[in-house]
Formats: sequence, structure tokens, C-alpha cells
Amino acid sequence: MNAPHFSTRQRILDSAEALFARHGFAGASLRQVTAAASVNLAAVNYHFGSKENLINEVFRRRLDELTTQRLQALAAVQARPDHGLDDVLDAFVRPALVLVPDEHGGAGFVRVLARAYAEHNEQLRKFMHDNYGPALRQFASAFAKLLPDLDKQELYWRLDIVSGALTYAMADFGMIKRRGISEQQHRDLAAEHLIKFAAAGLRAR
Amino acid sequence: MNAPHFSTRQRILDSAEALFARHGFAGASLRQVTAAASVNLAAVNYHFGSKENLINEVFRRRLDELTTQRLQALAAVQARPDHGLDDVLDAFVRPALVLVPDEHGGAGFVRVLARAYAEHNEQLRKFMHDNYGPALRQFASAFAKLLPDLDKQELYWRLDIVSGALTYAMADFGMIKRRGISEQQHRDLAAEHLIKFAAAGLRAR
DNA sequence: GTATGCTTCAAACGCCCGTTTGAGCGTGCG
DNA sequence: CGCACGCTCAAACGGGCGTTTGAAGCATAC
Repeated sequence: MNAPHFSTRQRILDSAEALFARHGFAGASLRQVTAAASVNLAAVNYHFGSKENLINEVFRRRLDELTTQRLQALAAVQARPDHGLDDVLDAFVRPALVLVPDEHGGAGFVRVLARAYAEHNEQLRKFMHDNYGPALRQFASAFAKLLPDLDKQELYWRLDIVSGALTYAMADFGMIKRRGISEQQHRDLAAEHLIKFAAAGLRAR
Repeated sequence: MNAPHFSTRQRILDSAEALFARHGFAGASLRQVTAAASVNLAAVNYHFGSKENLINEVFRRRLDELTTQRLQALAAVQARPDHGLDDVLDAFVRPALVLVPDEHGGAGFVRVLARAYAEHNEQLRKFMHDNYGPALRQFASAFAKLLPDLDKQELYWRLDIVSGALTYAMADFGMIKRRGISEQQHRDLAAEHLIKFAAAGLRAR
């Protein structure tokens, strides 16, 4: 499944991400993960200490990447003096598209992220809040500048709504089947619609 | 945990719903469920056949209720000739608030629903599509009448976004902590903000 | 060449899982 | 009464779980 020239550690992370996405954290066993990674069972505990810790590492790896890219995109947008709501939303949404697909048609990390929300695990939530929060606050202030009449509490509610819609749209949870398009196409379209929708939603009076 | 005068069947369903919400379908064991319900372990297989089937029954019970209430509310709204977008959205969102809380602070069925989305299980999805789909189509046509200029594909995308945001908001997945309010208050507020946001999003051009 | 330290390996640990079994229970009908 | 039926129960089934162990491999440094 994984090319043998990648490190054991990395192959475990890749397989774990794909299997957690498909079967959930409790539903995917270390035996499945290590088999998919062509790695000995004990390697997980050797490299990560425990399953719990492996889950955290799966997150850290991608969230760091996601946050970095978002903030980069935001900085680029804010450098342009005429930037609008759509641009900031794009900086928020677009990076989530990139780190998405795994090699075998799964939705990869975005779906893991959705799992994590659903888990409602306090530890995971704190971890996400710590790593996510500062970046989110930067976006909030970028939005606040573009929506000077919007109450701060109101803005935070709406950003939460955008995050939720983003997560669900990216993970392709919708009830409506859209035939003949790839997962990647689906997510591009979803991003497009989401940005338009969210821009109007944020401007609501 | 459950009053003893309820039937074994019902106590199992209640406990299962709460535990599936908290720990997921794979994460909550039948031993936990039956212990919480003060019921013999074998009772699950006696009354439901299998764990898989228990999960389905947990859904059927609430989804039937939810769909019925939504369609009732929609009918009431459509009876008024001057109804607007907010009213239809209210009919869609409000019933989700009602069937929410379990007795011990958990978020109950709404969180189970969010789990189901995250599971991405084909069988569950088909089940939801079959039971959900017709009602969703009724709402779609109610929205379409109020948004005559909106392309049909576009509308479906936006309704998917609304569903995602609704699920996410109801299950209280947000990153932002809001102190000093109960789960119920949180959901009332979430519904209010969601409706305002979604109405504007649906009207986006 | 041998000692060192990181990594991999097969095997085993005890535990919990979903499910099945067959005996036991109470109720109500013939 | 007796017997059938719906339900509950404790116990056991095989199997999969996360984790631990100690030996084996294999480079690098001395």
C-alpha cells in the first residue's frame, strides 16, 4: 500500500489517517493500520507510545500544515488593499481542499477532522482549540474589518457556522447524490458554493 | 439510569442513543449499553437481533419523529400565504431542537446523527436517504417557490450546506466556547443565528 | 571486530468484544 | 392444573483488541 522507501513512522501515519477516516478512531484497529502500512504491529507502540498518541500525531501533522497555509493565504489576501469578503473566505476554505485526498479514493484528513468533531472528545477539542484558535482569531479580525457593523458575538457565531458547513461539505456528507464527478471535483464545487453562500450569510442583517 | 417501568426495549434504545452519542457506534459496547439500561446483556440480541440492527432502530425511532414534525411545521407555514424564507427555515430547523437532550447532559440524538454523517456508512446513508429524501424534496420545492430565480442545482448545493451547518451547530461542535449557557440555550441561540445566516446565504446572487 | 543503540520482529499477555446457549421465570389460556 | 409462550438470566463461546516482551537484525563508532 505504501512505497517501502518511506519511513515506518510516516507509513503508519498515512495508513492510520486513511483508516481512521473510513472506520473511525475506535473502529480502525492497530492491526488493520499496521497491516495496511506493511509494518509490524509493535511499531505503533514503539514509535508513538499508544493508539491515543498516534491519533494526536495524525492530527498534528496535518493541522500544522493547514493552519500555515491558511495564514499564508490570508496574509497574501490582506496585502491587497481592495480585498473583499470572498477573498478572505477563499483563504480559509481553499487550503482545506489541498490536503484532502488519499491514494485510494478516500477523503483523507478532512474526514478525519469531521470524525474528531463528532467525537466531542475533550482532550482532542482542547488540542484543536489550542492549535486552531489563534489562526481562527486572525481570520475573525480580518472578517471584522470587512464587516464593521457586525457585532462581535454575532460574528463568532457565524464563523462557527461557516466552519461546520465547511467541514461537512468537504467530507461529502450531503444527502444529495451528484453523479459523474470525482471527489476532487465535488470538493472544488463545494468550496465555490460554500464561499458564495457564506459571504452572503456573513453579510446578513 | 432508566425508570424501571419502561419496557426493556425502550430502555435499551435510550441508553444506546446516549452512549452512541458519547462514544460512537464502534466505541460504545453492548455491555455498556445494557449496564446503563439495567438490562441483561442478551436482551439486545433478543430484542434487536444484532448491534447493527440496534443502531438502525435508534435511528428509525427519532428520524420518523423528526420528519413528521418537520413536515407538519412546513405544512403549517405554507398554509399562511405570506410566509417567507425564515419561516420555512424555521420549520426545518426547529424540530431538530426538540428531540435533542438526553437526561444527563448529553446532546442525544442530534449528536448521533452527526456521528452517522461522519461514519459515511453506505447502508446507513441509504437508510437516511430513503427516509429523509422525500421530506427534503418537499422543503426544496418550498424553497424553490420562494427563490424563483435560483438554479435548481444551486439550490441543492445550498440546502446541503444548510444541513451540514445545522447538524454541526446543533451538536455543539464549535471551537468557540460560550460560557454560562446551558446546552438547550446554546441550541436555541444556534438555531436563531443559523436561520438568519442561512436565509441570507440562500438568497445569495 | 566487537560493542552500542536504534529499529524490527514473532509471540504472548490479559481483557473486552458481539453473539449464542439453555435453563429458569412469570403470566395467561385451555 | 398444566402447559405453552414471551422474556430474562448467568455463563460460556471464539475471536479481536491494545500493549508488552525479549530476542534478532543492522548499521555506526570505537
